[in-house]
Amino acid sequence: MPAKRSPARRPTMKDIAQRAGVSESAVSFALNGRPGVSEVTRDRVRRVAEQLGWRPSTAARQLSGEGAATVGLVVARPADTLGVDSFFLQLISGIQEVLAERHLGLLFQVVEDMDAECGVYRRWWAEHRVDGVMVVDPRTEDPRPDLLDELGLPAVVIGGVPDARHPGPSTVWADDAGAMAAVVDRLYALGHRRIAHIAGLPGLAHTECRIRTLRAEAERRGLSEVRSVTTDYSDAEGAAVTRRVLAEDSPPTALVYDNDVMAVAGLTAAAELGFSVPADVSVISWEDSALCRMVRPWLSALSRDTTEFGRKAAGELTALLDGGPARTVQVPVPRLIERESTGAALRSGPPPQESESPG
Amino acid sequence: MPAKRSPARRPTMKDIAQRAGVSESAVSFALNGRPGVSEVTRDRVRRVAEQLGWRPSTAARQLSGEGAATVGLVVARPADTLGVDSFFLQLISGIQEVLAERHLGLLFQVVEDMDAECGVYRRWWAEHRVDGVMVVDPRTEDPRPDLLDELGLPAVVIGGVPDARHPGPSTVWADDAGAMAAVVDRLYALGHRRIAHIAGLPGLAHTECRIRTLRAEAERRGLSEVRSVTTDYSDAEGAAVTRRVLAEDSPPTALVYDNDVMAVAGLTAAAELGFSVPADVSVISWEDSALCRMVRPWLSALSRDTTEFGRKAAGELTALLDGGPARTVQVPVPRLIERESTGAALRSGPPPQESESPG
DNA sequence: TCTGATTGCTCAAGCGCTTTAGTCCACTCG
DNA sequence: CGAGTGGACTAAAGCGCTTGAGCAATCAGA
Repeated sequence: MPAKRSPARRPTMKDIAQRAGVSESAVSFALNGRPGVSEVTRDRVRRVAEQLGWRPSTAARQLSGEGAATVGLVVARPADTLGVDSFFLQLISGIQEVLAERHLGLLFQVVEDMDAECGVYRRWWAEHRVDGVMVVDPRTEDPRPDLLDELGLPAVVIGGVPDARHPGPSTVWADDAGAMAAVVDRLYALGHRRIAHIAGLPGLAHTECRIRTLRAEAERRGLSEVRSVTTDYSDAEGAAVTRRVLAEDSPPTALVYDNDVMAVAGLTAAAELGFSVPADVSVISWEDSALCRMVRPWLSALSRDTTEFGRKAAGELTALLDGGPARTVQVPVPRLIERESTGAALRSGPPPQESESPG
Repeated sequence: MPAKRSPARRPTMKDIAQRAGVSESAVSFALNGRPGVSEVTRDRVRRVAEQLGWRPSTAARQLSGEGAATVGLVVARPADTLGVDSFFLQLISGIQEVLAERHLGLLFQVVEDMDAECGVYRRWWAEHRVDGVMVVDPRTEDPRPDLLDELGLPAVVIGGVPDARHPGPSTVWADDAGAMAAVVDRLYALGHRRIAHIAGLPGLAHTECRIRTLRAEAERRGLSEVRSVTTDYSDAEGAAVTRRVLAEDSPPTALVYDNDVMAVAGLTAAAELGFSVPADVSVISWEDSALCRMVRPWLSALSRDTTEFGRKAAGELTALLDGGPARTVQVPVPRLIERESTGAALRSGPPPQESESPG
């Protein structure tokens, strides 16, 4: 077989040194903006480098003490739960904006569970693959901050609740408690007294936080018929739970869903049971996405700038990599966008009996 | 400030060599399954390595000629278009399954356009960051295969149409032409004579392929009122185009959408215009996802195993990295799952005039 | 008994970069 | 006029790994 391929050898510093007529070290100094070379040499070296299309080999750099110029992100959710969620890709594209500026790569991995996730961190650390990681889906009892601290891997936790016990990693968080309080406030003002919260995965910090806040707010107002039900975030469970709570004797008049997918599924389920939205039951989605404007009635939703969330998180991580201190920064509280799916609690009685579900 | 951190030095081969009482090379041979060490030594070395929790430094490996143990994936779509699409995360999780087995990392980047994408490839190549890449959203006039060939970067194109002119990269493709033919077949059998295809981004290979096939199939049957309209895949354009074509004098009786998001948006738009689905107009989504079962009527959809798609693609890439030849493999033709949104073309006349839109 | 393989291992170079410790050559100053 | 000084640059070591060359011991065969 004829050698068709001409694999275009990559230029190294040695090539530059030769062409510029200086030593490799001089090239290194020149290119890294260090003193020790005259301005004219520096310029010449720079020009040669550019002309050759030289870029430092990350491997070589890394081997001589620099970082890997890469940060990691691992998502521990089963594949099917992942797909429908608009959150991650938004988050990632925000992260990328910041990383790209600094030519940092993003090593991405999806795994099945948190054990596997911890394994990935260990491997990445041992293999020198990443300089730091972004941790998503923080949990109430979370082994990851300790692990990362032990490994000395800089990390920023995305979406957690600030935790004084773990001063290690930086945290970028949204005020879920504040948002939940605002939601309850608004629903209460609309006359709702029976509220069901179709929550996400139990054990996740923000799930628990929302549940706690809901309970507290309910108690504060003396509401007894308010509760949370955890799910796996899937449309299937969202619909199932919706059917269950609406079938009760005195069904809730307001449903708060922890993501857009469940809200839409719940909306459909409610319609099939003959509940009209928002007349019989109000629906709120804790995640605003195109989805919320693709169904009728349009879903009222808690809106936050997920891309900005990603940017902030990546910003914190790069700050950490630059040797900055771990910090806790907050993104704006999600705002409740009221569309068509929320309204005053009209009936407080039993559910309507007539059915108008389609063929 | 007290030195609280104990950054847990990573063990190197030297450490292993010392403890095992052999030379570094012996360790290398032992750990890489090469001949040159006795079985007892090999075992001893292995045990020490494991005990120390040693993992090879990818940087060092790479520097001495091995690959980077990483493959790249860059997605060139604006962030907002990305978020709603269920396709990518599904694809990625399939890819990951295969890569994880072989301890290959996935370097992921999202960029704005294809120029930027090409820039990323060049940089990755120059920085030795990746051993190969997966290319998505192939286009009819696509500079990427040539670029990657020039760089000598192994690549597999995902979702393209096999192209004899570019024997370079491997290709993993679904038979869009066959699927489109099947869809037209079915719609024709149901009595549909006026079909609108709300396509995706113009210039994408599969978009053009679907458009071409639709036209050919229409001509074959002497149908004149069949066309395709390209969009940006967004729910907004999906809805807008739907409203436009349904407002025409003799509106289509069947709508085929190139993704799930537009199909749902179109479904809602049609309902608002007073069209009932499937009585007045049938709707098909070219992408099956939870979305299709979250709306009523349930959307008929072309279903394919996207995760498997990813697995296949990653499989081809690893084969390529192992020195195998570039190949063209096909995934099963997407199957049309008929749910509630398709039915016989009942009326062929003008659109209904009564309106029943809510709100 | 000596040659020639074979086995099991060590040595040392090299991958591309950074970095420390020089070297060399004006200059300046006492 | 010699010592000291600082600027511009080079030499060389080292990061952790792979690998070809080398070397000692063992063993088969003549």
